[in-house]
Amino acid sequence: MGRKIKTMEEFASLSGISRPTLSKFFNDAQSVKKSTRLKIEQAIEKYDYRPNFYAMNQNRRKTKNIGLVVPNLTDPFFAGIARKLEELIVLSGYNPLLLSSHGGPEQEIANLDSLRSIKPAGVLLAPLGRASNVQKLKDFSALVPTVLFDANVEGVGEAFFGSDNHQSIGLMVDYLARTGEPPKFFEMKDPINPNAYKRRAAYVSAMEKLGLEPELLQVKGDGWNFEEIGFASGRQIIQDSKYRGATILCSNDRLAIGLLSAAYESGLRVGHSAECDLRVAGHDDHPFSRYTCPSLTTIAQDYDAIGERSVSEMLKIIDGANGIAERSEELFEGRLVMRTSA
Amino acid sequence: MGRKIKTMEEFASLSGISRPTLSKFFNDAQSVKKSTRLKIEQAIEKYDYRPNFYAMNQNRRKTKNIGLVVPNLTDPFFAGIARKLEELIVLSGYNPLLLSSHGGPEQEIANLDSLRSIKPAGVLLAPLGRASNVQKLKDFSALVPTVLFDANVEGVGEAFFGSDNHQSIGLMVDYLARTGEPPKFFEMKDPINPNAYKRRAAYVSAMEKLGLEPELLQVKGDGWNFEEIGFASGRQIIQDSKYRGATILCSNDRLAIGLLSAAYESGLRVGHSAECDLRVAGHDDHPFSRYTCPSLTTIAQDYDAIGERSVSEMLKIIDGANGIAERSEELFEGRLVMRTSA
DNA sequence: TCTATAGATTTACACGCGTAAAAAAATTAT
DNA sequence: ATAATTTTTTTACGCGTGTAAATCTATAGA
Repeated sequence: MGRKIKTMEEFASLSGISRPTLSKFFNDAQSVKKSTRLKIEQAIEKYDYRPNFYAMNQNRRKTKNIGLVVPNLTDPFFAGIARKLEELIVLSGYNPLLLSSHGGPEQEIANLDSLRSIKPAGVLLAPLGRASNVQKLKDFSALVPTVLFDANVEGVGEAFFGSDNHQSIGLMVDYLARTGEPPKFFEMKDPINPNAYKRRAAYVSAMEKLGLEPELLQVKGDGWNFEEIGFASGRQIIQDSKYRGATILCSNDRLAIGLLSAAYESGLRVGHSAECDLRVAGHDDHPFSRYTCPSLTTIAQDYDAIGERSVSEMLKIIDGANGIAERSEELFEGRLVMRTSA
Repeated sequence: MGRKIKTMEEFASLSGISRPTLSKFFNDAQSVKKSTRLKIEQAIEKYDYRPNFYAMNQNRRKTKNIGLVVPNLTDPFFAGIARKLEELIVLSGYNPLLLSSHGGPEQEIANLDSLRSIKPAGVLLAPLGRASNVQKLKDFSALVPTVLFDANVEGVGEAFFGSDNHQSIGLMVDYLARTGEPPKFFEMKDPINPNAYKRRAAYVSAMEKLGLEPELLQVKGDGWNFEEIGFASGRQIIQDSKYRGATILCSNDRLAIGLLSAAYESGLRVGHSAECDLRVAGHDDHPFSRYTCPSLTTIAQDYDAIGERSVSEMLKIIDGANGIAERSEELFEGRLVMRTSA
């Protein structure tokens, strides 16, 4: 149809709709009468016009952008959650902006910084945890509506949604204790993730509740290369014959994947059947835990629920009368996934 | 200090630098004299000013944004490549915008569409391949400088950089044939990825070159859930006793991961030592291939090189006099990673 | 039919920065 | 020191849209 339309003015005269009405429409299609909405949509189709992104956002009170920051996209767990959240954001008529902190607190701050210049309507943040620069997170969340997910940081953001580690670890400990040797807890000595501390505490309390002696296998290791840590430390632990016949509950699946690899290498048989030398369980239902050898018994986090709740809370805050409601928190239950490793 | 600076005008009067000079600086810090650059940087530090992103990009000839589209962020291989590319883009003073197509051609087009409205200086695209809407890719690349990586689509983009499947598969076939039973090739019947076709052809030609009979194990399966496909099909294949003692080269590591899982389940011993029932090799050096049971012998793609070349070519095109140079292509050699599975 | 009202139009200005051109100042070369 | 060159300043306009206020128009309820 002739040449390309560049401005809304032009589009207005061609479509027979006034520019302010068009502006309203592009801001929120539902805010105009149905008949005009249809007329506009037809015209858009016909002339293939779309407003200039930059001019559009320059003077908007709130943009339609929502930031999405995860600690590490290389971790399939976060890649999965991010995908889910992106989908929900798009469905709500917003524009997701995905950023990964690559495991580093500087990158996390840099991400928030670059988001700030984009003036997002809100930000969904899964913080690094221990490594995070808490003060800067607070400063940020004071400026833009922020909802935390996966990992909590006290005093940051208007809401937090995550997994109920107490429930899920309790469930797993219970299952393991009922079906064989009670579990020892395999974890990093100084975890970066706040969930790890909760899981440790949950393990101890679950064991005590059952009248059993908790035993922590705390291994050294820095960074995000959990599989390697699980592998290297697991190798050492496994050599100790006192762990023959033991049950090992890992703080997360990635550690378990490393541990399973070490066990395989040592020729140990892992599984829940009688002739096995070891039982291993994990937590998170990592996409690959189905294909480990043997397949990994674990806890599936309900991240559909976490995602949906996070996004809906975000929208509520954005639309909201900015009534300084108190910080809301909700934890979702995990589900036991019984496979063959325990 | 005082209150927050909002406009460049204000920042100009406070810093004692004229606004056009500031504008130049923010566009390219190297374009102003060193002494003024330092003065500006100090003032930025002091007043914590940063230009309005939207106003800034509205009238710029070229923005500083570079789009980065990968087929599937859930695949750790692409997550890794994306991370590398992001890093290189930032280092070059540009702003990466990461989008995943989630395995779907509609999403791929939607991604390019939303990138178009951001008027990026260029786009680095790893296309879905067979599933891609080629015409729309062409239309897009006619409007925006586009560099393809990982997978090639003829006639799209100004350059392509990827792996030399011919070399890498040849290398692997050679290795496997020298060290035991020559390999059969395990792959999907109708792969989505163009590399898969090249690998198939490379396998056949490598076998023939050695005077050996190629044998293709083509299994059904759609989508991106390669592990599941490898697992389910692998299970069937393995039951057939004629594959006892065989060597199986998988078209990619994710298929191999599934196959290894199936082999484990069936009690088959996989590995290169004499007492094993099966040898399995992969391709890509997936982050987890180190922790499979047994660890996976595979080919490591040189994606540092692919990434660097892609970004540097992109920059050349962006800066370039737009001289309609011919489409450049370069393939990088893979490296044999010997582990225990073959 | 009249009126109340939601929705559309007209008019006009604002936003914050890019950029061009000419003049002035600072630096470098001769 | 002077001339040539580079860099900065001054001045001024444009970009495409948001938004406000007043006015007009369509729709619905009585």
